[in-house]
Amino acid sequence: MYKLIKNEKSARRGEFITNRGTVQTPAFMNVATAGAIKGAVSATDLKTLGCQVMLSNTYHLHVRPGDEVVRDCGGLHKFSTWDGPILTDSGGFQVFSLAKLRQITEEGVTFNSHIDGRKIFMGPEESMQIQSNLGSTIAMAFDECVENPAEYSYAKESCERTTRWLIRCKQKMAELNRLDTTVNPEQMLFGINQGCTYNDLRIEHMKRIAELDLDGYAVGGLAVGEPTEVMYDVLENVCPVMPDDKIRYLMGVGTPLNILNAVERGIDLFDCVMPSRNARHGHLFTSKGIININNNKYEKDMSPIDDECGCPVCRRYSRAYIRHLLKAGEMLSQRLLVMHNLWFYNHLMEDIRNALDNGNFAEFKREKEEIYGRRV
RNA sequence: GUGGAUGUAGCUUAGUUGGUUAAAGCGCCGGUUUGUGGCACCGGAGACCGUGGGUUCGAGUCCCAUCUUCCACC
Repeated sequence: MYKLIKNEKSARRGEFITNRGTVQTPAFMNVATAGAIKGAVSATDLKTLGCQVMLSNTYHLHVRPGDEVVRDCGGLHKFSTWDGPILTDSGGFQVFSLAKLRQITEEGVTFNSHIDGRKIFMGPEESMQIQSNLGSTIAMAFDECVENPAEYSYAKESCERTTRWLIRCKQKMAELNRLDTTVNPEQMLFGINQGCTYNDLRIEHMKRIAELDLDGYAVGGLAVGEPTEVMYDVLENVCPVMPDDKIRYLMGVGTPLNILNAVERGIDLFDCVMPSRNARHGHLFTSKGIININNNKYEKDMSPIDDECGCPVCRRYSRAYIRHLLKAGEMLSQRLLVMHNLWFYNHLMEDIRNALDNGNFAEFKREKEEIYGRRV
């Protein structure tokens, strides 16, 4: 259930209540694709880093270790030891990212597994069954994420199929939640808006899926090749037709700047691999801008990554040492780098919430926008 | 001392019967990364081919000398 606490123009400060606790929004979900944050960051670390929601992936956990294994181990919460809310992505994005290894029909999608090449069929019912076995707090609808730019005719066709799939998802989820063998019988379902960069398709699709009265709504298929300005334009068109009393999730986005702009337009929830993936490659977010710890200029720099950061890494380790660990291929570098970036993102969201609480989000955004995009 | 190997980018090497701006891996430098097929990907700098002569239209490649390192034998 979503509760709007306060708004500043289109930007929303709210709470999202789940059977695993209340999420203060706007919030950023930390991506743990295979049930763990890449970079040796544990579930207990996530609490320290200010993470509210963990995100895992249906496709990846189905391939390995298998969703039935997770179910038999008591569900993903017990399995991973993360006791806060978990959102599972449906495998829809893999329709996009594994494009070379797939075939789409009305029934669903056939992939070749990226692990061993074997054929895997996934449709709406399969995705719901898997997510039910995982027992996540929130399941995502099985959709097709289309690459931009796309032909109007294909975008429309794909969008309509995603609607038909969503109806099947809703029905299957209701059935599964009624079974007494279900790990989480209160599992929620979010619908996903598609329509590529065509605002008429986006708006029509959003209105249509809003009628289904789901637990939340996501905007998908953005940040997949279109210019940033186009993404903002789509959000400006779609947010006004999203239900006010439901949480709004922008999938896979993004940079700190993207997040500020999306919050301004009315988005409540985000996820992105950027803080973790970039961290593993030495690309760090700081209160002064972006740094690349690989750069030679940090060789003897004994200051922390960010001297204004309160994260456990910045309180103890120097840039010089972390750079050395990264260059030397030490595992500890991955852990320290990822922890810093996740802290940065989670605390950026906290700062955004505070700004909304204080009614000075616009000012906050203007100030941070200048800083967060630049390289230092 | 004698005989035999060796010498090409910071490192390890490839360079065909002599033929245009000498190649690669690693390292170094810089960049990319948006519902994670990602310890990944893209780009860049860097070599008077041990040194000095010679043969040739042309030499990293052939010849001579010299030095380096290594091996074997006295």
